Amino acid sequence: MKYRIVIIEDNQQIREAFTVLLNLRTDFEVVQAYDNCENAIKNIVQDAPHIVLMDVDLPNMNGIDGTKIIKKLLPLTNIIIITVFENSKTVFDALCAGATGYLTKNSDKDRLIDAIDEVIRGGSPMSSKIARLVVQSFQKNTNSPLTIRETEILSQISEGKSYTTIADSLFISKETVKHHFKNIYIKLQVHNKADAIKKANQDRLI
Amino acid sequence: MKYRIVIIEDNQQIREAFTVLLNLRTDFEVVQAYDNCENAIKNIVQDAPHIVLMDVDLPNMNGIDGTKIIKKLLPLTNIIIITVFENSKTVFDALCAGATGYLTKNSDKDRLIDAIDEVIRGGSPMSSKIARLVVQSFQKNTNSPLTIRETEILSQISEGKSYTTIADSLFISKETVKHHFKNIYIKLQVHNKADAIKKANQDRLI
DNA sequence: CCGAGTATCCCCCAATTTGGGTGGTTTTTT
DNA sequence: AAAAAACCACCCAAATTGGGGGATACTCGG
Repeated sequence: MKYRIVIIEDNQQIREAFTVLLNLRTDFEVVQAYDNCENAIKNIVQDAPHIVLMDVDLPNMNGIDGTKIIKKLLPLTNIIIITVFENSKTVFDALCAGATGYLTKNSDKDRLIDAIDEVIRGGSPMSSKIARLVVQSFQKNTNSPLTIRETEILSQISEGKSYTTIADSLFISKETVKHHFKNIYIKLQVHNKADAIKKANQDRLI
Repeated sequence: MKYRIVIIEDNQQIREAFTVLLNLRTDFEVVQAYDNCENAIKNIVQDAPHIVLMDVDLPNMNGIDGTKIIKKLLPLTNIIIITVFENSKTVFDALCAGATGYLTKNSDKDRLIDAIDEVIRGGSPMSSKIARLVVQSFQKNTNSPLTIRETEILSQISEGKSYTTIADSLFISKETVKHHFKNIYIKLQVHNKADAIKKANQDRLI
């Protein structure tokens, strides 16, 4: 059985190098290589790839938007982003768009092959820095100015709950919740829910 | 220069096997190996490790809570979780607690060495399945019942904003925002903000 | 043992928000 | 041309929010 691979990359040399490299593997088959998303999207359902290698910086439609559309057309296809961009916005946009892996272009040829094998094994290949970025996005500030209770309450307000609902869930009075909010607002130097949640997210308090 | 490593693992055989294995590397030094978190925490500041290998299933305090405390004491120390648990709750709890990497115990010996090297290079080593779990946590439902506008508005309410604030940010009337909410509530079959946000998170709509 | 910090609860009040109903128009997409 | 999406308006009652007071009790470290 051959894994069907589609490449979307506007640099002709890279495109051809990838094609040659991947076709060396008897279990890989590069079914198409496109230099833009628009053409790829027209034919991708016909191509029926298991895996797509996607550049981000493409003429007209970029690889992030392309990823969204392809995932909509072929939800089971795994898309690996291959790009020079290492900034967190691009990374998280790509993952939110549905990318399974994210490699930076400086990686050597073996890394590309490894990444595809990794995807086939059910993994999500990422460059070192990308993996760290992703993991760090889960981590909270170790030096929060808020108490445990205040953090708990702030966390619940961020779920859209009202004072009353929070009070019920914590088995305390609504007045107590209000009181905690007064303190939260003072500590975070804000005057309403929205700003408190914004600041809490910025400072990774919740 | 030697990287100082602390091991926290209650199984004596594994603990000793790790110690021997890591000490084979001239640039690694296992400074201590503990069988529980409590003792580790007492001495960890003295040990001043660059890297901690942490089990999850420990007597008394578990490895997740141990990770939180150690990260509080030594924010720069990188903690690699090594466990049999692959369920998503444990994984995300560990990452939120401040773990830098997450390996499953079936991995072979080379994988452990690789993981430490990966951490030193600034990466976040993860087993295949774990990486996929983590990446999937960013991905949205490709088949949302909501329109773009409705999704945008729901997303803003989840940031704690009021109808008025949302209206201003989108340059539309407050009445229009209300109208969209009516449709959102019908589509999601809920009757208030909190339930809408809950359902949106469950179904990965935002 | 004292004081700071935390957590709990209560009252007052005014402005805002919310969710439900009704009814539309205009623009975009198919 | 029909359907879907986005837009706007008015009514209303209940709930929520944020600000101000003030009170009691527990815990932890110096």
